[in-house]
Amino acid sequence: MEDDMQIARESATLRLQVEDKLRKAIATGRFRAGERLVERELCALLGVGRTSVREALRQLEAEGLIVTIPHRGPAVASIGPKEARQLYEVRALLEGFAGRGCAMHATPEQVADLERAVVALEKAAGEGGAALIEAKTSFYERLLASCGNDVVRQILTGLHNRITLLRSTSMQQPGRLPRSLKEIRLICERIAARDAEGAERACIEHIRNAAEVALAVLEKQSNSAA
Amino acid sequence: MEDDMQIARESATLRLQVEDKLRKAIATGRFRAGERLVERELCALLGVGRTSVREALRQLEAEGLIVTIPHRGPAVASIGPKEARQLYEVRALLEGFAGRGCAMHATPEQVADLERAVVALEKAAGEGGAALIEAKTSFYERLLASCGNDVVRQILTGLHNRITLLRSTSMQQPGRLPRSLKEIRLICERIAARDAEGAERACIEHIRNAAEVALAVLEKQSNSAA
DNA sequence: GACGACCTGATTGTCTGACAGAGTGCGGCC
DNA sequence: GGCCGCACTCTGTCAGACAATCAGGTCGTC
Repeated sequence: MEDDMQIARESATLRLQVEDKLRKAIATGRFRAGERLVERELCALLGVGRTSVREALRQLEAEGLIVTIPHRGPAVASIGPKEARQLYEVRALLEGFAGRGCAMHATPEQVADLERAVVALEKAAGEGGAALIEAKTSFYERLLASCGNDVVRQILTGLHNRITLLRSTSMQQPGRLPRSLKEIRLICERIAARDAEGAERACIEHIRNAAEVALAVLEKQSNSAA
Repeated sequence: MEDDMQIARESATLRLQVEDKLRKAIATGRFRAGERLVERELCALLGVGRTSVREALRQLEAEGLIVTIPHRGPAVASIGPKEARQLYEVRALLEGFAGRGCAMHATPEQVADLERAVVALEKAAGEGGAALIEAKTSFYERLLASCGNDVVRQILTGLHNRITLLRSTSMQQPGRLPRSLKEIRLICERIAARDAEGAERACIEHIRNAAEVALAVLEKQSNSAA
């Protein structure tokens, strides 16, 4: 479909780089949920002017990663149990759709790519940490790229970013990882088998299970905090 | 649940007002799809500085209403047949979910509100134009507010805005309005009857039908243009 | 006359400096 | 001890400036 002639276009604009840096800083927990982000500190930290920082913050705000209270400035968004439940609900719905779309529209090369990503993920599972996260991201990127619907891809990417906010609080539960991997493999299998129904169900089930674990932890935290 | 003590908080920040003005200008066709938006012109037009305009544009960009090409500036997004189909697909999925949620979670007052909105909509149908659009918007606002999931509400609001971009090209088809109204009434009915399945089906069916009409027009235009 | 190099104007991307106004927290007054 | 007011901190917004980049036209060469 798309020729691979696209040039890197690496450092597009400064603003985009700032966005990326901030997104990653939030994703990795460099900034904690609820923490305030003071413009000047960010300027100093990143070595750019207020213009770029402010515009990047607007973008992140639109993505739901930060919240801005007028005249008090932005802070990293924090997700309560209620919103988390809603996020997972929508995610299950859309990811089921994406899985179904993959099973129906993915090209053979895309399926092969997806399988490679799963293998890489299983390998990264032993190492944990950043490698695991990266492998998981890579898997989802391929899944979404192959589902045949860019709108879904865009929305789900945003949802993933927001759900990542939960990671700082509800870290991987001990027993969850092996089951999670098995579920992911099942998704990949059903897609490869061109089983749309099965792929959809597998995706939904995967998210349901993940949600269950995450929400349990979150609920407990929220109660103990209150 | 929420006390009705919230003050108007009308003119929050200048930036938000600019956002709103631009959004409306795009929705009403004041700016055509594909038209370039030059910063200084907007500044002059709105009587504000570049800061506010640029940050508002970032927001609209994140919402998908405009596209920005580096060093060439923003332009009103234009939707092709392919993207339109994707938008409608996702919309059907989410709106079905919202309808189901409404049937399950809406309070009796919310249902009554919804019914009032439908009546208003049916009345506005005769007048057409801005009144009709407003009534439709009002109906959807209530539907989404009652579905019990703010994430869905937020995403669907964005999708509606983007789909509005199509209105400038594919105006209401002549015969469509009466059927559309009937479908909407059915949605409301199923919700009032607490029939989750039925409400979901009605919503999906409604969007499917709307999509069919819109896509047909769009396809034709796209072909004749090529 | 066609093609490519160069120049020019228009616009964006970004920084700096400035200033009013909204919140926040502290110290004094009742 | 509680309330009021004041100083301080940030944000929101503007104006001006400048380099980088894009689009289009001009000119020179083959």
